[in-house]
Amino acid sequence: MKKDRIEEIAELLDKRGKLTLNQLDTYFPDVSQMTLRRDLLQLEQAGRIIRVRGGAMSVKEVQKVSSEPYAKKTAMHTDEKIRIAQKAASLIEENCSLFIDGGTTAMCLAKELPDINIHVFTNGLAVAIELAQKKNLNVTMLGGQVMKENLSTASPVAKSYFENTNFELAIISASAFTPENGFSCGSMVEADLLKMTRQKAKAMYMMLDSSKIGKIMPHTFARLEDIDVLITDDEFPADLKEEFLKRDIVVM
Amino acid sequence: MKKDRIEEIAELLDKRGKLTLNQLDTYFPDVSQMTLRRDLLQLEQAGRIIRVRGGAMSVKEVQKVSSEPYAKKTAMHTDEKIRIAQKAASLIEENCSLFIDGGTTAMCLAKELPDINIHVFTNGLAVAIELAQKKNLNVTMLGGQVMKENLSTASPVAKSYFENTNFELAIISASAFTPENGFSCGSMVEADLLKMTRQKAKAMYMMLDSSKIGKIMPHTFARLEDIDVLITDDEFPADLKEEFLKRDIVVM
DNA sequence: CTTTTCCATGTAAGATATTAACACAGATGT
DNA sequence: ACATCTGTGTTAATATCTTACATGGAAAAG
Repeated sequence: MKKDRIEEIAELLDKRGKLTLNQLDTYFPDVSQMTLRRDLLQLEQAGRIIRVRGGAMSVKEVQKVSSEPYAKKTAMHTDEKIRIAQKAASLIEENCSLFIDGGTTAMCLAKELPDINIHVFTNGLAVAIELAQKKNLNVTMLGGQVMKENLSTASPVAKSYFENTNFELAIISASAFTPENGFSCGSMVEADLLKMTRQKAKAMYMMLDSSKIGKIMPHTFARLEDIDVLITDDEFPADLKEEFLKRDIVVM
Repeated sequence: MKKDRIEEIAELLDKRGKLTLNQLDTYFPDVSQMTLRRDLLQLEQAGRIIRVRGGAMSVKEVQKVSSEPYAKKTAMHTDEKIRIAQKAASLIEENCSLFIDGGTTAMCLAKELPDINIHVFTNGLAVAIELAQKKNLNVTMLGGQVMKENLSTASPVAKSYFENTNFELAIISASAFTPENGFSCGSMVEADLLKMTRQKAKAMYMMLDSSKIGKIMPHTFARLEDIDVLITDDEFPADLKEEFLKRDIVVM
């Protein structure tokens, strides 16, 4: 039957990542290449695979491809970010309600989050889309003017949102940190939003990869003592770590 | 220089999603196809693009496609949608302020919109991201709970947004239409939002591809006489067209 | 200042993959 | 039993891709 075969092809491709027509042909010796081609065409139109010269590849495979070698050029320090995100994700429990910002570290976190029953608020467009893939997870997007650099929203209006929303936990990342200037970012409205987040949330976890240390951005939104947990990588300077521990902030 | 060209190709692909070699050739008339091929090969090895028969596509584009439930809709009736979107885009003038919904037709419109100084409000995540690519255009995302089926937001809270915002024009699309039941969609909160949009906007343009005609969805958000312009395709039934014209609605 | 080497590029032939066009058989509905 | 449709196969025509080799100019070596 046609449907079954198409389904089987899709599964094969998901497993193998990529297949040539000849490989497919050996899997399905009882139909012609032309038929397989037509099947692939259908799968492509359904958005499930990408046809490439010689065969096809699964969309999932493409996503893998995109995350690894590409990462190094576009977004730097991705490996650290992923590890930080994994640590952060491990802290999240079912049935909680949390805020995640819209930065790239937050995006990594979104990918690492388990598909369990939690409610997530975010101001990141890409983060929201990523989270929308998860069936058990509930996402609320904060509205506002879209900042093109980082695909996040922020606007004074966004504040009105917070009036009726509650979350226990805010997990955010900063663009820059120094002990003197605290955690800072480049946009005032964003800083505003994050400050408000701090007030709303019972606890605040900060994701900070060590490349951000020593940098200063125009708008500080939290000081060292405002956070409850600092999630960072192994390069994090020991003396700085002391500063956090002194204030009873968990560093991991 | 080679590097620059490769970079340029990558950017082009990110914007256009997909390009054939011939298209690339017209963009870079001073190098041979073979060179462009080699460039694409390099980009592929860097994981930034996927080479497909005839050309290449950006990894980002693929990731969009992979938003699966969304992808299925995206794939359907695309040609009509693009043509409708082009018509709609041609109606938009500089310095105006408009609302676009989050549906797939709206997504096509987002792609067709010229990069001029306009302000767009939307409740579609993908639409917002698409529009954020344009430098001169201003985007505001409406917040709310994210509906996973169509990557749009809608929630009673969203209404509060509208209190301080103004736009002249709303260009929206319906999931279903019959003369008796008007324009309808599947979600109550979404219908609510669109009704409110109607009140806020001076004019409402409706994009409706003919495949939607005769279908009924649970929640009507506008009746035939509520709209000012109907943008549709060539398959639109003549008798129905009469109904609109009778009410002084422009049909195009 | 020359010579060498290397790299980006161009050309064209040959290999490969894809589409298009037509044909056929079995299923489905009238 | 007839028409129709859908899935399939076959082949030729077309389009695309790769390979191999040639060229020219810039950087490196002499």
